[in-house]
Amino acid sequence: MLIRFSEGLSIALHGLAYLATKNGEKISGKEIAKKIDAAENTLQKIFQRLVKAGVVSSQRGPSGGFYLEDSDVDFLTVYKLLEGDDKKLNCPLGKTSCPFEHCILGNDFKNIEKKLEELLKSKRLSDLKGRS
Amino acid sequence: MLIRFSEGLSIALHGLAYLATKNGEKISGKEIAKKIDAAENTLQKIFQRLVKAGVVSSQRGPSGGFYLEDSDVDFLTVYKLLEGDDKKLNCPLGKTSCPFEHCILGNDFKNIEKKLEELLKSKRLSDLKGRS
DNA sequence: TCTTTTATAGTATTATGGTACCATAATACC
DNA sequence: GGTATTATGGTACCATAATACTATAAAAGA
Ligand code: FES
Ligand code: FES
Repeated sequence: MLIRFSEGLSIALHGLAYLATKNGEKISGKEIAKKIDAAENTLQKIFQRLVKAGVVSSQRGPSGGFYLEDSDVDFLTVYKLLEGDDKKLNCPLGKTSCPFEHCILGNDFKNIEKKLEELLKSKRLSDLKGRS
Repeated sequence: MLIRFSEGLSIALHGLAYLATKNGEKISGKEIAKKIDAAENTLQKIFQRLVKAGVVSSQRGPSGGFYLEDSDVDFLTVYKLLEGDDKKLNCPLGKTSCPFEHCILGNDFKNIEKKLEELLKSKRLSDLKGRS
């Protein structure tokens, strides 16, 4: 694996995917965390952000939990939410300024980047309904 | 940019690329750092690792510095050196275990990953000689 | 009303990568 | 030999992400 996502994004996508298999049922953070083998505390924090962003819904109290209403968000949205956007950068190396006239990774890389973006945009939670 | 490399890898590739344009000339860490706009201390540490790994050569004292001898390493090698290998993982999400039977990112992702690997393997320092 | 279960919120701790600091060793030049 | 310049190495500091802890608010049910 060359491309590695952050722990937070991993938790978000795995957790959301699990919810997607549950068809709107309310699931506690505790159960989600156990199911996807994540740190419970961290998962709660991540899901709070998802709730605020409207990606997932929540209800407190007994038999409460997190659930997907009509939300059918794509993976790219989740990615940007947790990893930030950084539209400014046009190379995985370096920050805003590059010492070279032409990027040493070249256009081949830009194409891969674009492919990945399209892939993440095409994947949606609704694709995962019949999963196990 | 969805794919972002670590600061260390960025420094390594940018620095090596700069050296590659210098055709074997010895360049001090100080100059390299200034040229690629990196923290000097960090660059020294990174280049120490590269020297130990045989990717770059070095000489101490006045008019010493780092230089490329016959080394014509590919980018994938540098990547693995600094970021580690992690052959075990087969998904950018999660660690060794995934709660799902089939990866939620699917084969499309694996293909992108493979493309990136091939790209990094194909890029070599010698490609950069006539650069600016 | 009381108790339990859940999310929410704020803060504290830990781990890690990046950076800085300092002493030492090698080499060149005078 | 002395001095300046460079890499080397160890360690210490800092910022950030990940994780833990503690308290609170909401909802359900008895
Ligand atoms: S922008 Fe510097 S290498 Fe791509
Ligand atoms: S292995 Fe878990 S989502 Fe790919």
